[in-house]
Amino acid sequence: MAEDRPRTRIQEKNRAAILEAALDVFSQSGFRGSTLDQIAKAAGLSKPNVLYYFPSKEAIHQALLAELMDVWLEPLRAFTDEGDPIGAILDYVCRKLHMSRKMPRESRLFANEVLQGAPRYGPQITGMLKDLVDEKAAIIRRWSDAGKIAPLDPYHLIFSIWATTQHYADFDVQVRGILHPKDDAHYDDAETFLTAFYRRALNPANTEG
Amino acid sequence: MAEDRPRTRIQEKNRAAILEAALDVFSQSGFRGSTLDQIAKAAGLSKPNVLYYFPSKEAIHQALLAELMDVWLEPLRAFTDEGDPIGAILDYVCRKLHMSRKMPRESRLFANEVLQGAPRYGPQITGMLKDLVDEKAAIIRRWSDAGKIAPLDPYHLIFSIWATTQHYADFDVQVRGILHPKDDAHYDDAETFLTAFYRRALNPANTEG
DNA sequence: ATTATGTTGGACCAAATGGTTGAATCCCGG
DNA sequence: CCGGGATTCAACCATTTGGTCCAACATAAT
Repeated sequence: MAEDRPRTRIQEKNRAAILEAALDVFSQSGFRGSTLDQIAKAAGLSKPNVLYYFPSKEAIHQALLAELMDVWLEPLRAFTDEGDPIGAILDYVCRKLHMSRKMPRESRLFANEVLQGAPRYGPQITGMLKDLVDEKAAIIRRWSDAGKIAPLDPYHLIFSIWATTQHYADFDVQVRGILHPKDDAHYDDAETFLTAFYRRALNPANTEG
Repeated sequence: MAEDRPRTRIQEKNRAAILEAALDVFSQSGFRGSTLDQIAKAAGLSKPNVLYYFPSKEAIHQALLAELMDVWLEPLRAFTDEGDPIGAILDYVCRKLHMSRKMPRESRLFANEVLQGAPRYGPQITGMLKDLVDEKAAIIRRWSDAGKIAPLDPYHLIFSIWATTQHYADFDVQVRGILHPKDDAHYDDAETFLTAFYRRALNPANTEG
């Protein structure tokens, strides 16, 4: 059940190298589209050596997902009802966008997994994620009930934040194909857009026209 | 180069059955995760028979993508500068959402393709898609320049529409895991949310607070 | 009926792939 | 420097998979 932590320096280094390589490969080709040879090569190890550190391809994927789950959900966990409601939501938007910018592979890893029906981590994701989302949605609902933000469905608001921010990582080639940005420049524009966009939509003084 | 249209009734029927089956399989498992056996079985044919109608797995995928491209881009093509600007944008949002609802497999097919770097259709998508988006973005820019809608980057606005609407198809399991909707019920809520959301964000009389 | 053409799938093949074996090599504590 | 555990990988294995062959079968025109 519980993962034994690596003992030696070598184990630590190689486990890390394998997970790093696997993140590259899995995020680019999905689980079934990735091969142990690709991962081994990317990690600079032989295939049997990779399987010396992990019992199977499946296990590598599992370990990756488990290891990244916490960091992936951190922005949502950090979302609290302290301070300015709109500021808190904008902050969450910016954090999520920042994660897409700095961790696009992780975004695509999860996107691949969910796209294909979350066959490997579905229950866990759905279970703990649902609880977390329920909790944060309740906060948002209180804000809109109190008139501090516009009256919008909190669940769909959260979905919209996930969608708009992760889009820049998951559909990277499409975004780049259309904008032809220099490196990451378009992320700054995205932040400007999303900030203005959510500010307008959430401002309780605004109307639907 | 040009695809010969099927000649006989049998060809038409079997080609259609294969493409339908392939849509099921590819959209669920991605290109590399799908096998000819799965497609053949889903189509009710033998594997050699499938390859009698299409020269390769690659060709099936190609044909699917090509066949669906038009219908997939139809809502964006239908987006014109006639009538009420905000109405036109909301209309586009609703059409896209409707497509996610009624054609989730198609959405996931394209999502899979783009997620993995659009290795098979990248150039075409990017080329014609970019032109189309440039054209529609220009329309939106004119509107915001004229003060008819809020001043927001038109490209990122379009991305946000793609992201928020396709999210319901592409991340279906996650959405369902969190909302536990009866069938498609949550799509109605999504439409309510997105309509109000975009109305508020686009209303030029509104401020960012 | 006969012939030519279109359709079908069982058997097969070569390559790719997840995983195993075992012997060689490295590394560290004593 | 020695011994035993940790590490490494060439060779190998079984299965899967994209694709081919070919003989049988259906169909339609003459």
